Amino acid sequence: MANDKKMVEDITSMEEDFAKWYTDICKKAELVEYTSVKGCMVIRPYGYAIWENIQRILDGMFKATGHENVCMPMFIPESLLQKEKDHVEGFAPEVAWVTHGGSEKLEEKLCVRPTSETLFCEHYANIIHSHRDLPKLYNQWVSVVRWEKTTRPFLRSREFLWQEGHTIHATAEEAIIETEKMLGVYADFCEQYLAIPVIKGKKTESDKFAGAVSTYAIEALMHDGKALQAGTSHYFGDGFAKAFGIQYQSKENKLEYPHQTSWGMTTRLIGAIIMTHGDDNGLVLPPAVAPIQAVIIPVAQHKPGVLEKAAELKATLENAGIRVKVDDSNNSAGWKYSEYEMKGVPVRIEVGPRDIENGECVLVTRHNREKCVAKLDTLAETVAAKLQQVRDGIYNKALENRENRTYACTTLDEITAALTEKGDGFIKAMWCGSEECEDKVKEITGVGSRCMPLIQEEISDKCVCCGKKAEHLVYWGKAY
RNA sequence: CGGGGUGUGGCGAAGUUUGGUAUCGCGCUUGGUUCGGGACCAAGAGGCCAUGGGUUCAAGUCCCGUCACUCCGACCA
Repeated sequence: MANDKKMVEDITSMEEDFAKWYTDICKKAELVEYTSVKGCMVIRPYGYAIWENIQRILDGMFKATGHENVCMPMFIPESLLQKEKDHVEGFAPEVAWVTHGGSEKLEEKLCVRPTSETLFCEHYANIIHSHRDLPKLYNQWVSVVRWEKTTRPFLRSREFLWQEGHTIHATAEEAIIETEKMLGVYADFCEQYLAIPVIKGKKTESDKFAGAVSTYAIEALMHDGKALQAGTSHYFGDGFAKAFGIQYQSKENKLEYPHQTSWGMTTRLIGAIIMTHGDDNGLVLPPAVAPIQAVIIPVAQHKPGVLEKAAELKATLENAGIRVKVDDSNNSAGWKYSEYEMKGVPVRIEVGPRDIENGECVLVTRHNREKCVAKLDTLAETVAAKLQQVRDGIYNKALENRENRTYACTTLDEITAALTEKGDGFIKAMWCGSEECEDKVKEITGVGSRCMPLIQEEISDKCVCCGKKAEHLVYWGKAY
């Protein structure tokens, strides 16, 4: 059997139309369904289970770094949103407003949170008085609303699920350390659990979060060569504290402004998983977040002993902590193979009368379609090892794609040539630091600045655009 | 928000040019036979053709509006 044969005919191939391929997967793998409100989608059980796994792991990482969960309200009064000037300017164009309660017009209209900095600030102003009240390391898992003009499942919806961490510290140093620490947590999460390689970097001035002193991000490269911001971490300095009147008394008995951070990751990660690991047969899920890690397909299940053996194997694997499902539906074995490939289940176990007789089964890993025969009495160990191999395999494949699509350039012509000849990807190029050059690069080559990587290299001493002295290495790319 | 495309049972389409009883494939239901890469037979269920107006004896089809989805730009997690 040819390994590259496409078996699920109703998914558009990536090569043919990447955008269509993406939406096909979202629908066919039963991740989402549209609703009658533009940009608002139903996250179906299989998609939501992925999110629950992301939540569980990330939440554990937050707790391990000393954070507590809280829950702020969904509504922000207009006057509160307006307290920090840059912040309101950044978000005003995309907020949804509540103007009525029942049939009565509200005294002051309320915005549905696009992000909750203002609510946290109002709260901090109430509860922080002394240096002993600091730091506060808070996080919340909620949904937010941004009235986007064009929408796509997971990548850009009008309401989306996320976590937003909000911390407040006595000193700038502490807040900066927090900002960097959480960026590191995000990067580890993406690489270890989602098997998505990311670039850690700092955003340019023009690309900063509204109201931040500095914004950091992790950037991932999708299969089609477009960049996706997978998480952000912001350092606010004391700007919000000043705008909201948050002050504490220091040990020296002086009134001081505290320093803040915020950081977030969203259901967009599911989009990142799809576009990093998926292929023409459907989704490929990283084992850590796969709702089903191994699916058992009983072959000739009407024959005596087959279903019993499948149930027994399921119990064994579950005891070993593996998420497993037996599909004993009346569909043919071939149908089931395709179905779970489309749904991205990392490991498939085929077990039929012949195997049982031999004390074996057939194991197939989704990402490379490799088949092998495994002994039933050591199945749990074998599957656990396979799951690790899948994680490593898809990580390396994604890393290879990124490396093949990362082009170091020293002139604008080189950028254009690289993009035309080799296709979309990351451009590594030096930059003088002026917004003018940043805009010009985008205008002429079509790629925008993604981030200034924390690990800087000097591939030239001149700005790729104006030729003056270069200040930073920048990753550029087309973005989702 | 600018430019294009598409809306017909759950999904994918034909029918629209030239107005005249709503079609096909897949899926779904029931029963039976199958089962190692999307099985087969039989019998069924399901649609005021996105939506609001208009023209007409008659509108899925013609005219005007609206909405949604989608792609390409600008903006964004």
